[in-house]
Amino acid sequence: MPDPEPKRAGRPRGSSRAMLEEASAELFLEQTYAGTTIFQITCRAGVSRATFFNYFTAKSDLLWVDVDAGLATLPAALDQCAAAAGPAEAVDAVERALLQVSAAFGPGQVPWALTQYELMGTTGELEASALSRFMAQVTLVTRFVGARGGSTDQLSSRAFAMAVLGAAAAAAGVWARAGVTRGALEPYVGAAIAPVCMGYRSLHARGRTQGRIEQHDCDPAITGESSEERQPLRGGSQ
Amino acid sequence: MPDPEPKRAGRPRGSSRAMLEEASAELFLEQTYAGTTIFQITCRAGVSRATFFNYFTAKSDLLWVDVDAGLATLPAALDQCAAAAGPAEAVDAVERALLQVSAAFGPGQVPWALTQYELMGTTGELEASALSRFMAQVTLVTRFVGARGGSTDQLSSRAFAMAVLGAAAAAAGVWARAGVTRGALEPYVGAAIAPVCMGYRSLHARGRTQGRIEQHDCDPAITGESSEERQPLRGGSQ
DNA sequence: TCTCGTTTGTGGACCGAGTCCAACAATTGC
DNA sequence: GCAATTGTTGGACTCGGTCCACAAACGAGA
Repeated sequence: MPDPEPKRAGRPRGSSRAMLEEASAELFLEQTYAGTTIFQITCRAGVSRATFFNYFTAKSDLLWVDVDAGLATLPAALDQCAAAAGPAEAVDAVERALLQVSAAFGPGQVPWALTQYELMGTTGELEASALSRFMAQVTLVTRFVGARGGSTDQLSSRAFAMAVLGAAAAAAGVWARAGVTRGALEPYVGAAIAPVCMGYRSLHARGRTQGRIEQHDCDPAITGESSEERQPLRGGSQ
Repeated sequence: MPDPEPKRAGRPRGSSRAMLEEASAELFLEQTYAGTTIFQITCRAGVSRATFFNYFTAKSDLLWVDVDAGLATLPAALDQCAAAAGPAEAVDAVERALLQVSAAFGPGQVPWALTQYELMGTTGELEASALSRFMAQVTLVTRFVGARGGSTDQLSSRAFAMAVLGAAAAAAGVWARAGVTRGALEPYVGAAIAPVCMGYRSLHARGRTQGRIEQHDCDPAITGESSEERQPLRGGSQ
């Protein structure tokens, strides 16, 4: 039933991620993600409801299985560009890495998260799981670019990361909704991120003169956070 | 207690959003957002727990009160640029509108959502509420730009919207974490979105030649969605 | 004054995702 | 057979959120 494992003490697993994924895929087709409870998934897989959480952190993880696998290749794709030394080269590297990752998605591999999006309404689960994944990539790209900027310009690193990944995400959304004639994902991503990369490449190519001016404006903000100011300032109230 | 209202049939309200906001602000300061239950908030405001939902859709709405108020001004700010006729002018208009909206946030007005972010861990509530708000602005900007592109190029409209709003959001995050010397939000947003706007302005200035090539690549995708292909393709499984 | 229609509040039942844990089950190695 | 290890289970619980029967409060009209 589950994958054979090397012999070692302890009870063997009676289930697997793949089994739960398969059960959930059937149920999502039959009755959508939102119409499917964890109890139903585990019943179909023949395990208890509590066992689900031995395999997945949350129900919404089921929406992102292929995306997570794809995104897991992004660090390695960036590492192939480890030789990128300056900020403009880093922008190039990110562009190439994103294209490489998106090349793994053919027309028939639309992730559940994208197909279920409009069926789900505003349950919040998809949004929460989407943004946490998105921000993990933002952190990755921000670090990659920041490490090659030779500066403390966290603002532009982070802004670039969010902009380029946002554009890529927009491309994925348009691609998913495009229907049978959609083709591969990569051209969509390429078209979407090109202007962003051009903008930031150009920013860095203008180089030290204007870049320094911008940092001067923001420098008081970047020098560090003050813990006492971190306490809320009735920011949510009048 | 609550605001006086014009006479009309029906029971008067015994509470208000402002009362609940105030109660919640006190509790968030004392014990964080995550450490505060709706029951505690309503007890402090002197109403029943179920009444909370007569005033707020969700607990997380409390995190976004000022942001929602600020974002509510974005449509009007865009409308002031109604004369923007072409796509490059639309990019300018979006840039100006975002700067205008961000100008409303001084150094002492950091929204709860941004101050509570790192205290909250990965509960999902903040992410869900953040992304739903973000996507509402994406839709707004996409429509604004798309209506001035004179084209059906949904990909570049949407990619621009997500990129520029992503960059703006990154700026807000850096600003929030910057501490007492942060100053106003607007310069951060300005620095963050300038390269994005430049990239897309340049894309449109190159105009019909290259723009058409890109659309040709994506055209099969854009011509419309096929309902039958909208059904999931085991995208979340192997 | 009484009745009716309307609006708002309440308590409680319920749902589902997610957490936690004691008890039990299954396996290996000695 | 026993100890150690790992996995499963059922059930109790939390909390955000939904729903509803009933009650409270009001203005308008008879």
